[in-house]
Amino acid sequence: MKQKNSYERIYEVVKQIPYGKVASYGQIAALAGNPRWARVVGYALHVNPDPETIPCYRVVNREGRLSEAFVFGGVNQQKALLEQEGIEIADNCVDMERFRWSKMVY
DNA sequence: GTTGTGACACATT
DNA sequence: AAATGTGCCACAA
Repeated sequence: MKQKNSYERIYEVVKQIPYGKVASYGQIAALAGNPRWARVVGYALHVNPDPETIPCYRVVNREGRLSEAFVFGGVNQQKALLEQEGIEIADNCVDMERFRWSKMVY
C-alpha cells in the first residue's frame, strides 16, 4: 500500500464532504493531516483528475468565497450547485457558520 | 538541482 | 478596518 502523495489524501477528504456542506482549503488540509497544505489542496483541485468524484464546488477558501479562477464552469455554476444542495449564497459567499463542514458526523 | 508559481491561511503593518 | 507580506508544501520549467 502506498500512501501516494498529498493529492490522494486531499481527494479522500474532499470526497468525504457531506451533502449540503462546504469546507475550506485549510480545513481540508487540516483534516488531511496537514494544516499547511492549503495551497496544495488548491493545486490538487486545480488538476482535479476526477471532477465527478471530487465536488470541488463544495470547496471554498477561508472566506467561504470562491476563487475567480474557478474554471470548471464558472462561479455561477458553483453557486447553482451549492444552492441545489440547499446552501444559500450571498455575493458568492457561503455562510460558513452554517454550512462549514464540521466533524459532527453522528 | 534550482527557481518560480500557485483554486490558501495567517500575521503584521 | 483594509492591504501587504510572509509561510507552507507540491509541482512545472
